[in-house]
Amino acid sequence: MGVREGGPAGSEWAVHLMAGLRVRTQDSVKAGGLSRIQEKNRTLILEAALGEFSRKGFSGATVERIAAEAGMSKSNLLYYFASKEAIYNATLAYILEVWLAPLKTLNPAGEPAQELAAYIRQKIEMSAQFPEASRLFANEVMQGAPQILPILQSDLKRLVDEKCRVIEDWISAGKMRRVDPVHLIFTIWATTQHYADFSVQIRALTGTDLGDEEFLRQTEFSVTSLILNGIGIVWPQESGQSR
Amino acid sequence: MGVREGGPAGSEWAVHLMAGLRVRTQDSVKAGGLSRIQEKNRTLILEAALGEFSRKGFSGATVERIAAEAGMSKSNLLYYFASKEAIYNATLAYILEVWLAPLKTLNPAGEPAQELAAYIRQKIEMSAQFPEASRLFANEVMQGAPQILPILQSDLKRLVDEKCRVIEDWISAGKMRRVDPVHLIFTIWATTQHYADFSVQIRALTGTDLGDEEFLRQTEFSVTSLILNGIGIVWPQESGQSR
DNA sequence: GTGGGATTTGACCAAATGGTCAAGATGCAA
DNA sequence: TTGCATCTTGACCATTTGGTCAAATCCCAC
Repeated sequence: MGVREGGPAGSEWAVHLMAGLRVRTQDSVKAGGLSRIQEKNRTLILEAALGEFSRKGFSGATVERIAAEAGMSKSNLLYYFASKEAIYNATLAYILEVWLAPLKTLNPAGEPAQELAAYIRQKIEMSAQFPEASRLFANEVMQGAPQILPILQSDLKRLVDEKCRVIEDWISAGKMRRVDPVHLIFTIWATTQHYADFSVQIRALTGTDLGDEEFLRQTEFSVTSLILNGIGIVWPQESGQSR
Repeated sequence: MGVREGGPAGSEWAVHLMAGLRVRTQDSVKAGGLSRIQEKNRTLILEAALGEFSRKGFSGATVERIAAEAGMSKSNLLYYFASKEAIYNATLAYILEVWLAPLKTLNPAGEPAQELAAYIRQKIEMSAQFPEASRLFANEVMQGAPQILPILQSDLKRLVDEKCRVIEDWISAGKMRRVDPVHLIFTIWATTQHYADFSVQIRALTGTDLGDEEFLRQTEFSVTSLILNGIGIVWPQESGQSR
């Protein structure tokens, strides 16, 4: 259950995409891949599962509903995945890499203003485009991360440690105010994901959410300027001169 | 289901504390309250339910476990609350007021630096002391707020609108940078609640969480300084002179 | 102490649901 | 076309779980 060791971050998560997959037929093993039908159904299932799990949580989701949304019988779904938990794990793996990817693009050689602004923008755009992924992830972690705790402790920790060092270097170089890097990262995660996870509340209070282009831009600007100003970077970039 | 109208904010939520309560005996009705035993058991149940619902979510929670944790039989629990949903609603009501209370203390007559710092501190302290309440609330909203949507749309919206006006007045008075008040509030909610809701992830990445006094202070400082600097308030308060 | 309402519980029920299985349908290579 | 592996499904099963009910016990005002 869960990958504890890993080579270059990311690559081992792909392994999860196969984990829990029941079908490994002669042909597919021979070819080292999945048949056309397998590929299609696997995607249909994961897509449906993402919706169901993110809407209802693991316990609230039913295999029956996932199967229905994927357009097949429950039995057939269970032909592809050994159990509900297997579907769940595969769904997590399905979204985890793309969900955590943006952080990897933080470029040590770049300027903190550009880099962090880009990171925040990416995160908000992800919240807008994949709110289900955000909610699934939030759900999993809130329940105590029963499935992905090992990944958080190994791969994610490694990644965060690395990026914290990048931020510290920026601080040492006098390019931004002295802040605790890990709290900065948490703040970025919290604010950006909040708009996806709590979209119902956002809608109740503002009348719209990130699905609206106008509100998306507005949120992007507000969050970015608040955080960048918070770490002592002039924002919006009025002139090229910062510090 | 759910109170749509309300007098002075807060008072009407108390009504929920009775909602779903099955027992309304002759004596208690006469006295307008609950008997000693009722009072005790009701509290035991709600306390147990808070733990169970926050840990497992609504669907994952079982009445049996709540009853066990409350030290009584399932039948007896169902003597006090008509259904699982009734327990859930009562639990939400049980925490909702205290959870949302801090925002009410934002004093229009005060200085934004003091007022917002105090608000952020309160919210973080709440996350530290009542992480279960935070998670229960987060869970409910993430599932689409099936139970409390009306409250969000009426009472909470009224409160947020009012406080947004306060912040706008501060901006007009030149006491803080021009920011969208509602996004500022969302940012404060997101960051502070994140430490409770994602504590498992926090622990995986930092080794501690808000349960640790040292980390609590550190978080308080980081979040407060980031946000206050973000809205153009000098922080930490080096001299009495701001602006 | 006693009578009647309040409290408590075990036995029980029905629905929901994850999962199995054998049989049939389909796709495809020779 | 044919044979075999893949794919698909309905019938079925066991367990979990929310909720009911009648009976037993407790509590307390009189």
